[in-house]
Amino acid sequence: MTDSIKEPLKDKIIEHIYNAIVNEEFKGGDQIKELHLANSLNVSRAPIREALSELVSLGILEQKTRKGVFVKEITSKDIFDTYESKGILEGFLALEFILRASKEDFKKLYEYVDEMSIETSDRKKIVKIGELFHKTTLKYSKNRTLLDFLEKINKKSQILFYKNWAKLYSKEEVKQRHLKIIKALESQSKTLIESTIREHYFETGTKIVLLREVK
Amino acid sequence: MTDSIKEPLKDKIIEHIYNAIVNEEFKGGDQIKELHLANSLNVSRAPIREALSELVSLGILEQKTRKGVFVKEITSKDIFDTYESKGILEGFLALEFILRASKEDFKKLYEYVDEMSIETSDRKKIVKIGELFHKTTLKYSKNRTLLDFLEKINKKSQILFYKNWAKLYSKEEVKQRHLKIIKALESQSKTLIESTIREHYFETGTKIVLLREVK
DNA sequence: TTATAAAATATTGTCGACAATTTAACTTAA
DNA sequence: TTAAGTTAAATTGTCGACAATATTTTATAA
Repeated sequence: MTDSIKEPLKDKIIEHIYNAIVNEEFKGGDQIKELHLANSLNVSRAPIREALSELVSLGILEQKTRKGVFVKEITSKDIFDTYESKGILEGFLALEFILRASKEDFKKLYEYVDEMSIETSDRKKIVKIGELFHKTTLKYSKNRTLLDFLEKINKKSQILFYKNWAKLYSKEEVKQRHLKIIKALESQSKTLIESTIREHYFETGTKIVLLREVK
Repeated sequence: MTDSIKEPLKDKIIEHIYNAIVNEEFKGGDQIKELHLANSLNVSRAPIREALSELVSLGILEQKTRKGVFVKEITSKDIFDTYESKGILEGFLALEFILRASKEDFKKLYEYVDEMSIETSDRKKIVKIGELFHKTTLKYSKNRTLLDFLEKINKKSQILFYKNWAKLYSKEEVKQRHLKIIKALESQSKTLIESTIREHYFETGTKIVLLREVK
């Protein structure tokens, strides 16, 4: 692990565990043993424990008292629930957008949608633009409680479901899906906005689950 | 602190801090110093740190790197947001109820409402019954992500806003407010259910904030 | 051989100490 | 007296060791 000054060890350890999970060095059900990690990273158990408990609170790991910390098994239900939750939260939070959005905000949304579908965009870039799109729809939201929670969910799903994002939708589909959200926002109808955004994520959750079941 | 075997120290410490906050021995903005707590509870800093970081993740305390852990200042906005969030979550989660609820479930809801308004019930009991009421409306909800989050919010608001619950509503008002929710559930209309439950909490949040501003 | 009990090992929980950093107290200069 | 700089104290971050518990291995008996 590279060490720079100032940043607490805990945070670097968290990063390390993230990567280990993404790279499937740690798999669902695996126990993460403090001393092993400590030795392999050349640190003591103290910052390891801090990192672990933070990841437990994020819902990525699971603590069993006096047994240890384990990588959570991800069920299809978990995935579905996660996307459903994103839909509920973003659907509501985006309502602030219609109260405050400027012409420029909408213009930006259309720009993002265009970028999603241009030939040269690779998957990774499209994901990135998607994030910007959704962040824009939330830019006027002020409910810290819900925003923080949404952030946690996003972090978690980024880590756990990253692999699935690969070929869920074609470029054209991505474009259409997001255009639909813009149309809903333009309609100014609260119920339409909420249901559209919910549907947006519901569809993705369902798709990922299906993909998994097949495999 | 009373010590019994088996339970990790961390949990007892958390309990202790809860109480200290409720009893206003710790006030918003106060720094909680590890060594002080450790000494006064006759334990080492290790379990103290674990307890603190858990309360940080609950959102009750706030960590500033290398500065310390502080009791969060609660603003009116926080209170409002918390109740708004409860409304959003419960409003959605309760939708499962109408798909699966039996006659007995509804009967139970009516019973709770009755208990709320009988002469002998004191404030504390009414709060307790209120919890049972809401728990019942969620009994068929299965989205772990949202349920866990709601639980966190409830825990937090119990600790932080407990004092406010005293005289927000008269017994009759409490009854009417919950009857309204039952009626919404009976209507089977999803939009009505969600908006009613949202309104239910929105009203409470607004009231608490008003009460605060006056004082 | 298999099942059970005992011993040995591994792992988490807790502790006290030191290091790094921040905060408070003190000094000195204007 | 006040402001800035310096020193001392307090506080968090990290460490290695021991205690308590859980797991694995070994030994024993049927």
